[in-house]
Amino acid sequence: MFSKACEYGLKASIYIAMSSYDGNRVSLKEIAKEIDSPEAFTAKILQDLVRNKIIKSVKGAYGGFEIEKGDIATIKLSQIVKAIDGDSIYHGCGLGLHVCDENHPCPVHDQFKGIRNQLKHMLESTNLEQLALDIKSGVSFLKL
Amino acid sequence: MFSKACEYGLKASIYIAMSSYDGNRVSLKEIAKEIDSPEAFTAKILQDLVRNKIIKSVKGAYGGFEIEKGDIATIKLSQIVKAIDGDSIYHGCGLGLHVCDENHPCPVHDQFKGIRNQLKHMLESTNLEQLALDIKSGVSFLKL
DNA sequence: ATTAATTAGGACAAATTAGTCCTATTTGTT
DNA sequence: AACAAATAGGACTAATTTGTCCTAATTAAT
Ligand code: FES
Ligand code: FES
Repeated sequence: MFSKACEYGLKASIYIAMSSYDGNRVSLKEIAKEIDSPEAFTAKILQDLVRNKIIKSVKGAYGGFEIEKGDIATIKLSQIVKAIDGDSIYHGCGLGLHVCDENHPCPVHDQFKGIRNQLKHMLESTNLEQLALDIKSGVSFLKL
Repeated sequence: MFSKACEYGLKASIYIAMSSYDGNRVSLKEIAKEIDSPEAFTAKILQDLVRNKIIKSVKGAYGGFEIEKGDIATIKLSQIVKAIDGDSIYHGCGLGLHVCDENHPCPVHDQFKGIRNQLKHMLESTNLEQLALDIKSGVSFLKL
């Protein structure tokens, strides 16, 4: 469904959101440990998210990653997925036709469109705050 | 969503179903041309589907691929996807946790589960005959 | 029997994705 | 100023997926 990079990006973002919610900036090392991801690879992905202005980074000693408190509830999963995997998941054809076109549909177009739209809706209606709070309250988990 | 191999496998199966519906066995060359896929790669995928007894192959001159008429309506997309991509799409975690477990859910588990189930239902309730007939009637297309 | 058409299958090559390593840069602390 | 802790980024390697090529085996037609 999502690339590994995207999975790590989502988990990292949720973890950063959770920490930022409590006012704690977190380091790459801590993030990688808490989401159980390869550190150097995670670094690349976080760089990407920083470039896309989804998260913020602070260099140097006591630096790390954070999300402004006010932004936590406004960042939707769709932004993260789009930044990392692009948006082919939104408009790509399920059978890999060059374009998904209502007027020239592939055999599974009608069935697939519904799923794609549900996924899109899910990603656009879920924000980091909701997920971060679930982690904090022990309802959901980022590893194991 | 699906691997390229799976996309080709689905399209090839639909094309074979359509031909077999009319009693025509088809060659690899014809299939690859009609679904716009790399021939040698498509051959591997068809071998796989033959091994999984989803389609039948006949060697030698005038050989090719076919599906028994009576089977066309019984073959579900889920069988093809399972044969090629495995069934991780059915029970895998959206964020890549080792297992998707109700008792130890990832942050997007609840939202993701719904989409996964809808996809599963779609693949299990769609058979080759339906799709082949749409192609035959010009409602849907396998390439371009 | 020979030939031509065809699938089967192994070995390989190319492209993409995943992941590592090293160095540069930034910045707070001493 | 020196140091230590951190992100940024380039170059590289590894693994996986995608795709090619060649040869063997099979089979119908001649
Ligand atoms: S054309 Fe294939 S999903 Fe729309
Ligand atoms: S645990 Fe992630 S989808 Fe179920």
